[in-house]
Amino acid sequence: MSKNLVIVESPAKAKTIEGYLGKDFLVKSSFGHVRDLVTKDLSIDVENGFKPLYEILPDKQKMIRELRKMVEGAEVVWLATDEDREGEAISWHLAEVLGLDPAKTRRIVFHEITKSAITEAIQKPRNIDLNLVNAQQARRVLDRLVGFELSPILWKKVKPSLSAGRVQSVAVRLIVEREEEIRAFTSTYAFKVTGLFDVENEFGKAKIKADLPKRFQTSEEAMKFLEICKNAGFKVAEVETKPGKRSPAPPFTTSTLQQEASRKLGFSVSRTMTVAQQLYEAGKITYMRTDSVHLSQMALGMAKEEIESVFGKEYHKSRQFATKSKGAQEAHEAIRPTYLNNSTIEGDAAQRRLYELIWKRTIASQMTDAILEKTNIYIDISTSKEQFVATGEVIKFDGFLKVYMESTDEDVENEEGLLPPLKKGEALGLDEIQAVQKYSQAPPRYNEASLVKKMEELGIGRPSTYAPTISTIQKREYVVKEDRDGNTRDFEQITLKGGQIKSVVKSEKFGFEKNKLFPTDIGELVTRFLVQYFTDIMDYNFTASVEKEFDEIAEGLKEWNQIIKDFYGPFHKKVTETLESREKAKGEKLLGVDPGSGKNVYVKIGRFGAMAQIGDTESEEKPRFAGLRKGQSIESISLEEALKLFDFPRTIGEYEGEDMVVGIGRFGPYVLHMKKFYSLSKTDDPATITAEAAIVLIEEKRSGDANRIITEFAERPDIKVLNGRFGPYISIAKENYKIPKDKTPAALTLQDCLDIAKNSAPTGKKKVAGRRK
DNA sequence: CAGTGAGCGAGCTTCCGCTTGACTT
Repeated sequence: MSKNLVIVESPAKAKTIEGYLGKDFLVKSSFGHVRDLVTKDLSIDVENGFKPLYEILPDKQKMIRELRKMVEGAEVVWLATDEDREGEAISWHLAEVLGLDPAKTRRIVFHEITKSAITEAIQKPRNIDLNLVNAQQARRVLDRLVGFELSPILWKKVKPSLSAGRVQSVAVRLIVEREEEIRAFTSTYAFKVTGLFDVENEFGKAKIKADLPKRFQTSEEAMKFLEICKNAGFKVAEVETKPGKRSPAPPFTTSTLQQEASRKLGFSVSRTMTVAQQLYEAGKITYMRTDSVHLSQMALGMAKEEIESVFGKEYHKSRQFATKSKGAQEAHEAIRPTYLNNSTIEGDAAQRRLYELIWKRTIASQMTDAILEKTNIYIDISTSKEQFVATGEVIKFDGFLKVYMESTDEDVENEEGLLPPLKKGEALGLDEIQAVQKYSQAPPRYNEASLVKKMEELGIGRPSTYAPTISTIQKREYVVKEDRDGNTRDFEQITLKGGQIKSVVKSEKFGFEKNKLFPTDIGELVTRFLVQYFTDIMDYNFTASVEKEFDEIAEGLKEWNQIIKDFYGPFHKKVTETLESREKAKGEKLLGVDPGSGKNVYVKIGRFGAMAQIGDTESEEKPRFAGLRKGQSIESISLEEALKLFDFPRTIGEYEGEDMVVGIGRFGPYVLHMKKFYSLSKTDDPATITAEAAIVLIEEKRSGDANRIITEFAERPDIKVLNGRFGPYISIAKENYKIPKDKTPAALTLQDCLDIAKNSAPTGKKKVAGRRK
């Protein structure tokens, strides 16, 4: 047994550190948090100082048992979890759960995984910082109180199984409010004028493009200006050159990596994290969940060496960046390659591309500025006071641009390049002038990565939760990620060329969206409800302001229980009031009157989502209901579309002597035949599908089911060997069992199946409490 | 998967943050 037991959070880290520490040290990992609030109920004693009721996480119990044994044999236990609020709490929970003797327990921290940093940390142990631990407990308790008191209100007042929380509800709010802005937006237009001029001087012939800063509001004004230009002369009024520079972006944090991987590689945030995790476990990059832009001394040294040898001394500039983001805890380094001399790695395409992105960004951050020269050329018009302006930019020294340029979310229209050499007073020939009708654009919708960027700005969520939060708000159906077709619109283009003015009307596409986040009806309804009754929690600054209080707890200036008490009093009162007095929120909207019955037609949210309703609920006669289809929404559905939903179920014909009925259910349109359901394909329209097409569907499903069955047993009809999506399996009653690799599925006898079932656990039924899925 | 919706009531759902595999029919 080793004399020293070191506990870190991540197993990959444990492996590396063990190599540095030698044989007297055994390094183990806690795999993150080991203990949390009991999953069921609030598990906080609000009457007694908000005492939390903790339990060891179910999937950590085995690991804790093993650690306990190792602790017995160890002389010193070193708690080396991360140096932030959560890391301090993990150490404290470990100390509690393992029953550590303070006399033989040391708390150490290090920011980088290098031999010197770790041996140095061992020289400077400290005790667990209980103030920091209490700040974490306050954070944890607050989140549980908010989540577990708000969610049940939604189950009662909106729809079962919904959720609300400090982070997710504000993330949804961002998307809902952006959508409202886009709806309220009315596009205006102006005519943008661009001139193309001919240059002919001692340096040769060239063209120069210049814009008119003034825009015209109407077609007539633009036309009038072109008329004025018809017989005008043009000459260079002034040539202005200004030096400029551009500096590299800091190395990656989780959030900026997600943004750039989305823009440059088209990765979703979860894809980025999965691939980054693979790189981390393979030892290729440093830790991928970080909010720090800090680079270790070792990294700075490696960057210098690499840049000087590949690009030359003049390209290197050592830089250390400062973290700007709200609430950053900086327990780790920035995300960087472990070895900066490897510009590429072995691996699959995604791993190679993400690695190269990280390498370029890191290297560029340690390179010199790009030196630019910006040129403005002002062009006089003999018949007008207006001036054309041509702008150009020349790179005098490329610096970091040799390696990497950060992308932006907005598309940049103007590419500024080199301008031909020109002198003041020089006359220019006119090639053409164009006035083009340009529309103003609505604010852009969020995609996953730009939502993460906004969340980080507001300080809501942490590097480890950005990706899970985005998946939660989609799973709850508050938000959908999808593509939407745009529209087309006409724009006018007026051209002056060869003394002639011509106007043409062209059409352009706009508003096309790809992989953007849209709010659903439920998302909008829940957001409006929460903003109305829980304004403070839904405030974009709520997290930032509670973080300030957590900091005060961490500094020992305030008691955590008192902070929570001050919050909980008014909050809980509001919860009770809302539960008692508020009406259900249904988001009901009157669409119009059904011409058939003369009754009102509504759309609203019910227990199973959005639905249409004919007739009033207060009336004697029971109203009729029909669920909205996928892609339809309360916001946009028309009366005609709503009425069509009531055309189902309808009988479309007979097959084998039984009716075929088309209906629309929870999982979309279907054909019902002999009590069996057959889903329509995406291309079939339930309103027009023919009996022939329905029969094809039925037959296809039947032959598919036949292939599914490998073996059936006459004596036990509840036992079958089946072909599934993941290969053959055994089905007994409702339980499924894996087939051992050394067995041939088709050759299994009934006895074999029973033996396999007896000796193995059924799949998929494993319910681990406290596990989010 | 399974084709519901008023209202009643049973029993269920739910938070954020730290870590990885196990698992999917």
